[in-house]
Amino acid sequence: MKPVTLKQIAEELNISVTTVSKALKDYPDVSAKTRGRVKELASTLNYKPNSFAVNLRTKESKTIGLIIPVIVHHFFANVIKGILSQAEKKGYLVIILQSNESYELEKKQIDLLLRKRVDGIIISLANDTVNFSHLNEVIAQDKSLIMFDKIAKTVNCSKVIINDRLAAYKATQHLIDTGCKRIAHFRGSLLPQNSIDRFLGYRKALEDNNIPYDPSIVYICECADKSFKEGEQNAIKLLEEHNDVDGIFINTDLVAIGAMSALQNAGVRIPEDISIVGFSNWFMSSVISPKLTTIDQPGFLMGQTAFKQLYKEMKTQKKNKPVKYKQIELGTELINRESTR
Amino acid sequence: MKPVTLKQIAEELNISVTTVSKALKDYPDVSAKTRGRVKELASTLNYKPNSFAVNLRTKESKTIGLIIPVIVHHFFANVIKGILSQAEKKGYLVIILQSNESYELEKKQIDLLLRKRVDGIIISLANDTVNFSHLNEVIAQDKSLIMFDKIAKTVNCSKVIINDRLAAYKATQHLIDTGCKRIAHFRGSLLPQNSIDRFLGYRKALEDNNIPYDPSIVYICECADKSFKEGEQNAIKLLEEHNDVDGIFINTDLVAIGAMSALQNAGVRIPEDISIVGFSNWFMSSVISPKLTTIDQPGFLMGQTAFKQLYKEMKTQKKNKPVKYKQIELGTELINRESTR
DNA sequence: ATTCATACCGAAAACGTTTTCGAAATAACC
DNA sequence: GGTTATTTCGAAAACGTTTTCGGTATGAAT
Repeated sequence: MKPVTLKQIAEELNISVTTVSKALKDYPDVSAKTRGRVKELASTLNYKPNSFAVNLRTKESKTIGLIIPVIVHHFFANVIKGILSQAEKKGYLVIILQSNESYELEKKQIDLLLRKRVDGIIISLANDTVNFSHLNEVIAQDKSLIMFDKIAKTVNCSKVIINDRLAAYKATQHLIDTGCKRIAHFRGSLLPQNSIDRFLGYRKALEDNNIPYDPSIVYICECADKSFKEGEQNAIKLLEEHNDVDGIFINTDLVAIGAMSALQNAGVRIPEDISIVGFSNWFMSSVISPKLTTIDQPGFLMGQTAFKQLYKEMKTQKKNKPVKYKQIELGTELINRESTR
Repeated sequence: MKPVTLKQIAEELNISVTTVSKALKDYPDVSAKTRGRVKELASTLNYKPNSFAVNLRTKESKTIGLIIPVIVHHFFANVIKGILSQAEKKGYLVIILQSNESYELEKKQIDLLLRKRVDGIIISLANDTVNFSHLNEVIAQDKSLIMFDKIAKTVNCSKVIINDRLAAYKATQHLIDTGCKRIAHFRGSLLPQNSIDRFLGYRKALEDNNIPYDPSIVYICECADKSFKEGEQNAIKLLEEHNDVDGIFINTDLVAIGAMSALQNAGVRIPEDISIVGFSNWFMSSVISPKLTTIDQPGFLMGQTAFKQLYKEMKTQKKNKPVKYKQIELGTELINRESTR
């Protein structure tokens, strides 16, 4: 009933706990014979080292924490998959928490992970996170920290992102190249860096093509749980306020799909009357009609990359060597489908 | 730099470690005065109990494991969300692993969690899991175990599921009620219980309506990563082999969407020529055209329920009381949309 | 026979808590 | 003042491992 311990194996074999421990870990100073006996008995008794004790002794748990704004989300789910795939290879377990886009929750969860003494943390920030002291505390405690996608520029740690500005530029340029003259933008919340960068890319593309920037055709959506609805509502509003718009670059696919739905219901033809470009390349975007032109955001790769970087930093941290923080930028690609001309 | 310990607080205050520990946990045998002093110093020093030591002492980690076949999946992502929401309320952390529908991986991951000495495990089985000894080991080690969705009937533990048989019956009956005379079925793999049950519900509905069951119009798909493709391929095959079919009940939405896409490309009108009912109610199903009629599978609720049951069992287990296993059945609902007449 | 090297083993401390149990100090009572 | 309750505290053991350091024992070399 009770789990087997080193002590029990030692007593059974009439040797010391020390020797048993060493035998199991292939120390050179234990004879082949006793090593064999120990390993055999350990396996027949189905011995599993008590990780609580190991953690206490070694001061590490081979566990990391992951905080994500939302789980039910194509991109983030892919990130998780990427992280898990790499973590598994390196023998790490992952504790996942969902911040629900709430700064307060995020703060609590960081504290939870710190109390749990995870070896490192990977995080994508909540939309309304403005204060970063909780993140700095992670760093102050000498824990490795990686931020991805929704990052804070001022926090001193490694980041893995895409070039949101460039991607948005490409998206907008594509609208222009395919004949759009008056292009609206449905942007994300005001705080997140990537939402800002995408907006900036949009504006830069207009500028470079001598198209006047008009703030009245930039709409904001929070992109929380009700993204689809926000897309619908913004589209309806846009139709009422600016019937001359012939292209929209939209911050995320889900909002774009909502917008498309509302536009189609209103008799607007896509892409003939209005072209649409989304962002993220959710699977869904390839099966709706018309298929959505969008920017592919490499979630799986981003997850893998984030863990790899974390792993590297945890290792150098352990050797008390100085770690240098990197900002890793992953490439994006415009997926040209049917919602643009 | 080094984390603060009870010992440090004790020395600073010239009292014993025992008293510090007790003060922080509001033991009655420490005076209000010292309790105050301890708590104050602890908070200014930002003391966080070393969970490794606590775990070792108390033999529990307030952490559970969750094994899921696939993460990038609307239903499972919702389950995760449900589990996390409940776990948070009870102060539990969740380690998530993805079995990738592989029995071998699932076995390894169970072992990992057991070594990690999580307090309990929630699992949805991989498609090709036939041997259940790894699950029985969990039970043998007196750890609480809950299975959901893809369960094994013979394993002696609590389960939370939907009535797949009834849901499939309702779906098929709906096709019959709306005028379908010859109804095909795209089923899941042969092993998983829910795939079997859905098939059984389909057959029973035919039987009750005096429609002959024809195994040649039952197609199998593995429903792993390439579900969409499987749907397309099966649909094309069906068109070639049986052009008299006027309705299909499909094991999961993603396959259904693939099938719809292929059918539409082949000039088949939905629902005029062929009606389709899916299963799960992915969000996607409500935004494609025509909108998919499907069975709503309550993922979030299922996750919540699974954790609640696990929590109950962990508590009674801890008191060395006998736990009685329950099979909890959650209701489902037919969502009538546009892919049926 | 003495020295030295090598191979093998174990005692003990440490990691940071929790909890039992007894001791000391104070208060309360006759 | 002596006895008994009550309050407050601390010593010590325990949880199961890892690792350092020294100690035998054996064999080889002189």
